[in-house]
Amino acid sequence: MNRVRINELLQRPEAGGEVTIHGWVRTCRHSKGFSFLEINDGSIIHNIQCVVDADVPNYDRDVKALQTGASVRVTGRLVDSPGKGQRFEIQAKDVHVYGNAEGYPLQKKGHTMEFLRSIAHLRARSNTFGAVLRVRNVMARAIHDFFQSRGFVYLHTPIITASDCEGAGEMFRVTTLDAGDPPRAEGEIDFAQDFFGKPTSLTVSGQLSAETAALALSDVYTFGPTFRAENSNTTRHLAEFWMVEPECAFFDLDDDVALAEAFLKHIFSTVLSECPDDMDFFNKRIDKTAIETLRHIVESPFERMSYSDAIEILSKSGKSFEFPIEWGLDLQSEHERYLTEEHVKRPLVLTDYPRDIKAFYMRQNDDGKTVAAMDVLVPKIGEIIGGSQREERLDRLQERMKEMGLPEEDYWWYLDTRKFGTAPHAGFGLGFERTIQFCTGMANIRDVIPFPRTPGSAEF
RNA sequence: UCCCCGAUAGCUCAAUGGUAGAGCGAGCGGCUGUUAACCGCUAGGUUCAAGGUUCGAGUCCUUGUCGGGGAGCCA
Repeated sequence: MNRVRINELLQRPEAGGEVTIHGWVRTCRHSKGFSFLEINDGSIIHNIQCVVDADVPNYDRDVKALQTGASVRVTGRLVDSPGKGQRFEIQAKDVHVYGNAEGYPLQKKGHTMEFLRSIAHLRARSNTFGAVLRVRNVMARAIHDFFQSRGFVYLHTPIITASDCEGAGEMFRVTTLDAGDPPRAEGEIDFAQDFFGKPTSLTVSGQLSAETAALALSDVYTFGPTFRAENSNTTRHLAEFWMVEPECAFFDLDDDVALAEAFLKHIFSTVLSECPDDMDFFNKRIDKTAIETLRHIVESPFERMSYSDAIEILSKSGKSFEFPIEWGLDLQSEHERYLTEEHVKRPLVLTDYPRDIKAFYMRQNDDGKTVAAMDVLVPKIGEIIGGSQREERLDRLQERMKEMGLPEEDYWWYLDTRKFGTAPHAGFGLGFERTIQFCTGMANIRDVIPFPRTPGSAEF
């Protein structure tokens, strides 16, 4: 089809020439003798205004009947607009209606995010969600660009896992057994008869697989869907979300922190430079500090602090917190928020947490109390990155697993990587949707993914 | 899972325990440059569900469902 995108039209240096656009009517205003149609094709947040005079052949039958949401093809001359509010407009000479939209639920007036969520199949046609999807796309590309330009290998880790050992998080069971009448052996469900011959679940992390690849290819990253069956009902949790997990061999915690900082800054500066119109929209309508915040972060170094120092700052803060502050206890949301929003007012990297509140695979520090862990905290969202240097010493890893009651036989392949040419290595995980939230200022994580999956909700 | 708040027209909301309304949207008409256009008219309701109190319930009570905010859970 003869088709030009609206973003290309709007970026032309000057008017002139005949053009054909395709898109959806965002709003139309009819006067006696002519109509204004504003058409959007999703290529850019802005609409193009089309002026349709009544001498267009199907004017009375089609054009006057157009409703918001209708799909059209418009051909006409691209001219300078005499009106205010737009540079160019199309003086239409042919309008074809693909489909009208009687009863279309979206209006040109603003809608609540809750309502848009209830029509998630149509909300990409709203300004806000269109902008979210375009920014999401640019961020995904920025992530690949960042790693690819540094020689990282994009690794596809399995979605289905038989490792019951990926973590303490609740997992979604994957099975082909008859849920109503599963085969049993001695009273227990007989997973030997299941598709994989053993219990399987959706992955909660690709990290353990990524470690095996990093210990071969040196630098790898994963970027894929991740699943958590936690009954979490918050603005920051999804049951199905996307996670980025780089893993690097011959890397220590300092390298890991530096990588995380460079990585976030690359994503943010890419969004600023490649999504100016969408970011303007977010800045005007969603979060008046969105652009300023991103600029500030790109330009200033991240604050870095040990867990122990954070505890000291919190206990001397004079703030009254609901949860106690004591060395050895995990930080609560209120503590993280105070540190990043009030104390340093920018992203904060916390390192060297007590080993008893962290995972078995994190490298034990020489003090015998802490591990080489790091969390990147950002204002409003909280934890956006969690990572660590991994324990590469076989004996220390086995010792820690024993203390935590993890059976070695379940991890035989993971332990093999420490037996055969082990190497210091580190990595982290980035919550993709939380990062989109941070860039756009969108308050609810359900509004930065096309079709959110949350407890009790898997619509669309 | 816990605490708090909410559910009324397609959407956003109003209505002292006493006749359910407005704006937008929709339909019809008007208007020769509009910009969330403007002007006039019309249609549009099981007030989330079930039960209860009351002469009378959108309003008060109970339970449930759904949604929102906060917290927890969460590699």
